[in-house]
Amino acid sequence: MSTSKPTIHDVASLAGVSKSLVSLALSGSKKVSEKSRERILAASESLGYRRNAAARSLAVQRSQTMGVLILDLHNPVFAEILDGVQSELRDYGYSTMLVTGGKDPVLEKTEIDSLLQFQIEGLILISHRLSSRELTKIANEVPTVTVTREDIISSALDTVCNDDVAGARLAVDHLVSLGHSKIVCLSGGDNPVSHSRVQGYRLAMQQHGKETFASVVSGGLTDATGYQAAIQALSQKPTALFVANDIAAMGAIAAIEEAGLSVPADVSVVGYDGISLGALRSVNLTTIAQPLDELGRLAAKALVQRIKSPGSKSQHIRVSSKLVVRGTSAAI
Amino acid sequence: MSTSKPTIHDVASLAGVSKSLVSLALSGSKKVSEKSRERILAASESLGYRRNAAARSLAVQRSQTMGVLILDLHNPVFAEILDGVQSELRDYGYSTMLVTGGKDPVLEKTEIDSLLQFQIEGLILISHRLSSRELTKIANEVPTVTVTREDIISSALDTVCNDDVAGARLAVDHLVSLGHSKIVCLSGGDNPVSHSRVQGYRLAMQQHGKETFASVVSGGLTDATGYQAAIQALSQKPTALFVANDIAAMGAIAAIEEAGLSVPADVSVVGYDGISLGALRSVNLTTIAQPLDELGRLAAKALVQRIKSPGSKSQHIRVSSKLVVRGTSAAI
DNA sequence: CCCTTTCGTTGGAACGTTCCAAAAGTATGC
DNA sequence: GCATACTTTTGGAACGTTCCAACGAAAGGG
Repeated sequence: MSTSKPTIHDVASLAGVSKSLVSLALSGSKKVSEKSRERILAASESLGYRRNAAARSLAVQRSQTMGVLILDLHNPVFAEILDGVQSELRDYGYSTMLVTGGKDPVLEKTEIDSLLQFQIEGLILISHRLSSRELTKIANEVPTVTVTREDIISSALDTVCNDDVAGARLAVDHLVSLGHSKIVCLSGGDNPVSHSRVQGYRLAMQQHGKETFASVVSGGLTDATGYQAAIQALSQKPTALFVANDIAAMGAIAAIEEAGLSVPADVSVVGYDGISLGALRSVNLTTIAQPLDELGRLAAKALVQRIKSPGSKSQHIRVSSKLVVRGTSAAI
Repeated sequence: MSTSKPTIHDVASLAGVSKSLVSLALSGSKKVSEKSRERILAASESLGYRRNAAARSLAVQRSQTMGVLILDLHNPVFAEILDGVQSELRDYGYSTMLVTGGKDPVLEKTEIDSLLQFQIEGLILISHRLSSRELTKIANEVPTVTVTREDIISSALDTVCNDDVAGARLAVDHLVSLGHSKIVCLSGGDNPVSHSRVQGYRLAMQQHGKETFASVVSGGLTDATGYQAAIQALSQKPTALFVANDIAAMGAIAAIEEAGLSVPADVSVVGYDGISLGALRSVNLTTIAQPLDELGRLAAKALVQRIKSPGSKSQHIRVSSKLVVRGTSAAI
């Protein structure tokens, strides 16, 4: 760090060639003679030369970088989706710039703004808190894919989601097949994802001819809200709970155990999301697992494709989730 | 997106001024007349103009961006540290570029390389798998701070860590004060962090005159390794376990319960890290909590300071962790 | 031996910004 | 009314790269 960073000129003069030839050699062009290539590579190596991505992106008018906004790093669901996004984008030769909004819509906007200043070529929102207006505005400026939310649909926007209605149905099917009837649903509060899951629950209960037992207690997507909702639900003496997400399900389990009941002997619990946490031995949660990694990969793929052919109409991909039976559900 | 992005020239000609004045106005200089400023802002707004960060960073020779490498997004410890890093850096006016190595040293290197191409001004490694050689090389190229690891010390490098020896001592003190003597330690395997924690355990046992009871079972930092180690440890009939991290502690608890014992009635368990997961009602883990957010903030601060005065000698900050008593530890 | 082709190489322009020196405009003092 | 000072504005250079048109050299064909 004593002197300033070496540039392509430094490499050129050390190798005794022009900067243009260095540029050619470094990008692997075959028009460069073997002799020159070797000298250039050696010079570049010995100087510790690194391409300046800013200058490059200015010259080629492409940043080779995608922006990713993640709603909240603490919720493992999002982190697991991110993994899929990143590894797929890497394969396509894109770098990733990640920001968090920390659940704050205002911060979210300024962070996206900063991404746009970096001339990102595309944007992936792993959930978000933006209004429909803001989202459309952003999507008109840069190719955008939202993961996890399919409520805001715009022609400028691709979406990747799991089928929440079908997923909820799987949960109910499973519990019914174990002999349960008094299955109470703990909703995830007032948000589009939770609504679909509740709807799936109702539909399934109906199909099994158990609509008289159907009962929804309103909760939330956190440990604490799951706990509270479970306490309320227990007064109805259910034999099983279907909870809107895994984290809330963990809260619910705590409430059940504190009430002196045991899971799954007295009450079965099925969650939703399939976070890797649920696979831990001490949690061991039966759940409807979204293919989180795949969700991320699909989002990345959709984005890349959309960039390649900007005219194509927007995709709305829906993948199916599957039941993973673990230790919190059992026959009645 | 129909036409290409507006540049500063477009704004200038719409406002009827020179590009230089636009640049001045946009950076909030007070040498711009009120009239011009208004016209420029209006023009910029109506065109949806955004500064090109690449061009800017080329011109000012500063990227205003820091790079962050995170070992593994799935481990909540790192995500929580990251949060501190990001919010602190934001306050200093830096953007953050985040990459993951996915625990793979080779990938880690290429990802850091890509960060360096973006002319990041500093680098924060939230744990890593680099060799001492590689790390020093990188640190010589760009100001670097490592969080969580203090084993590799170089004059080019700042480090931010918690005091693992003292933390482990807190755990033992707590268990002893509850009347425990047969306290077995489940190590976190062969890594510097785990070594310090085991060492702290031994020291504390000695100080309490319980060295005859001291026993270390080698485990790891994952759920599965914690589970395995606990099974082994149980053959020694301990009344308490001190486990090298929270995740492994959760595995250990599962093993204890499967053995027909109950936590904390039969065996107390204390973990290490203080991940927010441990606060969930169904986990409710007694642990030695590192100030994760603060760790991140301190790393960011150290990095900024180091950039401001590049000559100053390297800092090695160590913060203390504290005991958080929850439901997995009880009197004998 | 000259004309064409091919290969390897080169200088200069361009990308969008900031910064500087200097120009233009406006106010102040005598 | 003119020199002086101060405020506002401007064109051009610079940042490090890529791309293009054009160049010289070597090779091949007649």
